[in-house]
Amino acid sequence: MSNSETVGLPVLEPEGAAVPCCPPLTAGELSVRDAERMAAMFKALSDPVRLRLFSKVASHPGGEACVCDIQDVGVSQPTVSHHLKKLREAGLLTSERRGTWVYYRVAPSVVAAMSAMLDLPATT
Amino acid sequence: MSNSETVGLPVLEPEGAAVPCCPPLTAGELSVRDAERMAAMFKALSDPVRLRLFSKVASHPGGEACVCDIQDVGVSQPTVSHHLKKLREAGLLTSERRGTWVYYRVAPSVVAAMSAMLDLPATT
DNA sequence: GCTCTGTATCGACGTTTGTCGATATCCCTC
DNA sequence: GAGGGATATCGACAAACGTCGATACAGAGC
Repeated sequence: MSNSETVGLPVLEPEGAAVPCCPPLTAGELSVRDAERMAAMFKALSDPVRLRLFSKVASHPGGEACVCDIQDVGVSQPTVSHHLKKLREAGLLTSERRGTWVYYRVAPSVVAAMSAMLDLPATT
Repeated sequence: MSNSETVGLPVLEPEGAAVPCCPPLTAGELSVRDAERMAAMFKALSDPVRLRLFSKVASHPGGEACVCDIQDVGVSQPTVSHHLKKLREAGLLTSERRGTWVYYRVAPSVVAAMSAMLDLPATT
């Protein structure tokens, strides 16, 4: 394979593309397609290790973190890499290699997208 | 078993107790415990069928819905029941039997708890 | 009482997930 | 270009998950 399986979306967006989701959760019955998209986002955050990795990136000074800064979450290095890949594929993180290191940051508009799901006026 | 496995919390709360979560996702590194709690909530919403069931309940007039009103999501009746149980155990829905029917509603403060995770001023 | 309808539980199944060790790839430095 | 550190991929395995049909339980009405 290669890259390109962002939430199973059509192969339009490279990888860490802005999250395309979704109507508010409480606004009405979700369509099957929207439910699948939202479920994919939630699934990406449904693992404790991924949640900690995400929060480490999100709270890191400068808005980005090297893998080496965040990989102390109690699992092996391949597992950390695996989880970061899942977060990337879900469109929640983006990655960029700079020299020896790879830096991750929260994908733009992710929090806004999630708050929209929860039917809150995005206060940003 | 019986009931009582709300997110794996101590057996304090009956079942649909208010969600005890959690610090904002972007505020700092999550503790292991908080990550587990949040992950359990997200996991409950990480299935398309559960998401549709949840949104059907959330958007139903009167704030509650009979199982019979929402069970048309393309899976068998036992599966619907199974998913509703998961949502109950996660503290996202509460249920009440009235005569022949069982009514589900969104657990109080769930949306507020989730918005708190996303670090948004809960505008409710 | 019996029967019918609505909901929950049980047991089984195939699939997906999280994890690891081994190994490959990238790129810097010497 | 050889060596070495940082990430990613591969292959395997156990555990968890979503689904189903069969069945049990609960309440309403006869």
